[in-house]
Amino acid sequence: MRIVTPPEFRECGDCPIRYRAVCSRCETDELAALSAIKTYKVYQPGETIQWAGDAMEYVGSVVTGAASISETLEDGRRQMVGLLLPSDFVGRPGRETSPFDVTALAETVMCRFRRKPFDELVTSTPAVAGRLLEMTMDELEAARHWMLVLGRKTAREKVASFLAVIAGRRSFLSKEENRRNIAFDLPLTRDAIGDYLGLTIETISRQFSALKREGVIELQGARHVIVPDYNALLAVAGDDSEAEF
Amino acid sequence: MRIVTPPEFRECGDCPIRYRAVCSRCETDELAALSAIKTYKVYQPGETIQWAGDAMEYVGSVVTGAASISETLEDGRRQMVGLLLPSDFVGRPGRETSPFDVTALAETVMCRFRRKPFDELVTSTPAVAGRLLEMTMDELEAARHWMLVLGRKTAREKVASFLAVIAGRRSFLSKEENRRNIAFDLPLTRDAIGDYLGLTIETISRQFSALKREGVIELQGARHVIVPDYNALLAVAGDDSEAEF
DNA sequence: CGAGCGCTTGACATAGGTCAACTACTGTGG
DNA sequence: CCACAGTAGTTGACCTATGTCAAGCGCTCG
Repeated sequence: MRIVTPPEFRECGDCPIRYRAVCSRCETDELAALSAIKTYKVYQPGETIQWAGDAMEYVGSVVTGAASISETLEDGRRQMVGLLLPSDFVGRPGRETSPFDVTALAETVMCRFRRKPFDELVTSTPAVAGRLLEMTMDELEAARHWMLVLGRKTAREKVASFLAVIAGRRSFLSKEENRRNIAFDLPLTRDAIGDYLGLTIETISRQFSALKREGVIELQGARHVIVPDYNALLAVAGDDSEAEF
Repeated sequence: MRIVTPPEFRECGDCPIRYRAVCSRCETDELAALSAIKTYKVYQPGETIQWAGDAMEYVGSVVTGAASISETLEDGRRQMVGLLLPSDFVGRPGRETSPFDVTALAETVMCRFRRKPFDELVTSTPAVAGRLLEMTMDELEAARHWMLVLGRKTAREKVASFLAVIAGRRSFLSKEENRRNIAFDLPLTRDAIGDYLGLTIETISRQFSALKREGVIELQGARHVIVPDYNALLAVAGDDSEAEF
């Protein structure tokens, strides 16, 4: 049994995602309006944040942790259609229900807004609406990029692409020296990675082993990864090296 | 050599997409502002509307025809990441370049706005910004749905899903009687369908033949399709029948 | 009539899925 | 402190869906 982490940031001023989330363009008074309808909630790994089809009481931002957006076929085949990391927004204003399941992958803190008052804020506050449009367009672009991965890449390229995404969210990669020896813990099980990439856990496992054997990655246990050379990883992923930034 | 169709709709009042496009919420004066920066252009099948990486001079709406948004790997593997049909919006306000190629699939009429003045209109006109946010969210949802198709469906299910999307854009399917004998011409070659579904033309062809053999579809030539029973098609696609509407 | 393109069909190859056994942790109770 | 049960991951042997390669069909255009 894990201990629930109490959120240490009641105040937006201390918030780790203050300058990347929906609220990033808000001034003091707009922030106050948002604060008035916000609450924090902690989710445990595996816990459902939102069921597809259920009424959506809240929208909000991932503050820490990781969550998945996914869709499942009747026979159980599942595809992750979005990976939510800190500052990402969950939920669609102006909609009663979500078409996708949202699930915590790791222990995750959400900054939640009650949906109805938030809807009104979106229409009345250009700072929120504008940022939301920008974030939605970013996500659409990321989703489309991911469609290339799902539709056309080999298992090997898929796994390398996945590792590149995770490594990329940790490091400022614009500087060449930051592209060496990137180390991180995977926030996903092999199962979740399989759902993300449209592959089975066995294939994931084999590709990890192959990449390790070839020195593209180093593994310490199943979850801790070191990428000695980010550019080499991108090459394996089949990406046009600089396309992402 | 085909004859260039002259656009018969200089006036927004006659426009076939007046109530679905970015301008759908605009009043007379806002419409006038849009009209001031709009021009029409006709693209021939195969013609490029926007190259990935090139400066984006225009954004705009598909009025008639069909176009693809796609991304290509260095070795030529291509994935269509968006299918643009009448009323769909092309381009991202606030961005200098597009990360994707946009190509006409059939003869296509675009209603184009010069990008910079359009950018300003987006920030100053809530009717445009709001509609754009809604359309972007719809596209994000569609892109995510498509990720399930690409990542987890079989070739058979993919082809059926594709046909369901095309058939669905023609017919108002909320009425049961409209779900019988839907007939249409495919606006895509087998090659383009392959790029859309992440499959080869041979696999597409085999699946078309199989669906025909089983009576799920009828074919007259390679392009004209009749769907005798839309619900049966959805069943083959593996879709939770009513999920889409 | 012939060339060319879009499409179909067949024979065969292979990437990745399936099934099954095994390893390595992690936490629990005696 | 050990035994063990349960969960996550790895590896191997084999199978199958889809890709590859090749031949041929049937339009349309010249």
